[in-house]
Amino acid sequence: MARESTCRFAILGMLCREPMSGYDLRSAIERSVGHFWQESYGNLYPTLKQMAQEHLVELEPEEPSRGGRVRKAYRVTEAGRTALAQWLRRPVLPHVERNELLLKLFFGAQVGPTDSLAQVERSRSEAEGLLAALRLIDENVRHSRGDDPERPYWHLSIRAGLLGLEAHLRWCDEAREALQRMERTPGSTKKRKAK
Amino acid sequence: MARESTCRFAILGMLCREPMSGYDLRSAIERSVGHFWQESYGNLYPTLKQMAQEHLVELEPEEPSRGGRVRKAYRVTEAGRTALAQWLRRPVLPHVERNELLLKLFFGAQVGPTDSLAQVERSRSEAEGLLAALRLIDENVRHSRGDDPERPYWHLSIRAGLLGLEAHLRWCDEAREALQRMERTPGSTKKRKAK
DNA sequence: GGCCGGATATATCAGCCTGATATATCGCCG
DNA sequence: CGGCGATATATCAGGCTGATATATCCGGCC
Repeated sequence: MARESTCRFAILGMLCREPMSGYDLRSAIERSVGHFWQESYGNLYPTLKQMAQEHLVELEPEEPSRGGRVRKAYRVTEAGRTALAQWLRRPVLPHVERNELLLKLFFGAQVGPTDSLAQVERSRSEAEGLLAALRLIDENVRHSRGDDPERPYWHLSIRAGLLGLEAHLRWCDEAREALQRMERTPGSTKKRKAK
Repeated sequence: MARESTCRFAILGMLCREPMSGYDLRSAIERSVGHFWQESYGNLYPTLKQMAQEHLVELEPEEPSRGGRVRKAYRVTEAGRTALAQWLRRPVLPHVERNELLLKLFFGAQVGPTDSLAQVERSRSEAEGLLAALRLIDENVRHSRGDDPERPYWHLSIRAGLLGLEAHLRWCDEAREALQRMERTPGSTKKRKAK
């Protein structure tokens, strides 16, 4: 009925690089694409089970060296590789991203600009933190991984993050100014006291 | 267990402006905040029912003028207004937005830059369409609604969209160039033929 | 030796949300 | 009067999150 699980393809893409367990998948995803994609265990484990039934992935033969410790490492099958390749070619279908900050601002019109201003400030400092973190990762990638064929792709995704965050910071500054102007000229916003 | 329904607050915010039915809510949301927030009927109707049970909203007394046509118009209660005001003050909790385009690009490293290039081109022209549409809305808002107290908030949300889309376009251009460079120097990407 | 805490590891579930589907009525135009 | 598009509500499969439960391994510390 609804849209196709994207989690399946995140799994396939990661397993193509190296066979892994569900636990490892989560951290590998976090480490490599964590700034624009994350997966929860509650999504990964059931999806892996399903995909194994559909023969898109399969369990690696268990090495008994690890004692009684349970550990299931998965590996892509040829069918899995094909499914991934097809998905990669399929166009990304457009989707309106929900923006909770903007929604709160919009309804803030009914309350007054002061609370909105606080939201914008919070968002701004959060974005600054993310920006600093991304710049650090960028430096890291630039210096290590001299010959990794994935390197230009890392750089592309980091650039997307940087440009997006910089745009957001610029918007925050605009919004701050506009809201401060509105605070000085009370206008027709009705004030509602906090609980 | 999981996070709080944001739909509830979208409903409350909209009903504070004017009492409405579920159907009207959907179009009012689409018209006013549609470029950063949307709600589906499958979400609205059950949520409205719940909220009525919790006395956050209530049915307006039915006017019998409309014949047998079923129509339920909801109105906010005082409790609803309080709940909205509290939500507006609560900080937006940070969330990593999934970006399917970047995911496809990242895994594109295993396939070659040609398909990635196509994805970037598609995304670019989609963004250009959205940008043109937003600019039109911006013009509209600028000229009509001369004294609407909501006007500066409209402008704020439109500016967020514009800056974001412009940043995305700039990224698309960077990405295009990088991928074209990679196409010319085959490097170590393995090619996989389509099905 | 024994104990604790943090990392490793898998599983399950409530609840939010989307997109699809079903159903029925109303007003208008030809 | 028949068809079509807008109005209107409802339901459901299935994706996904965040919380919770459970158990093991390993290293450090007393």
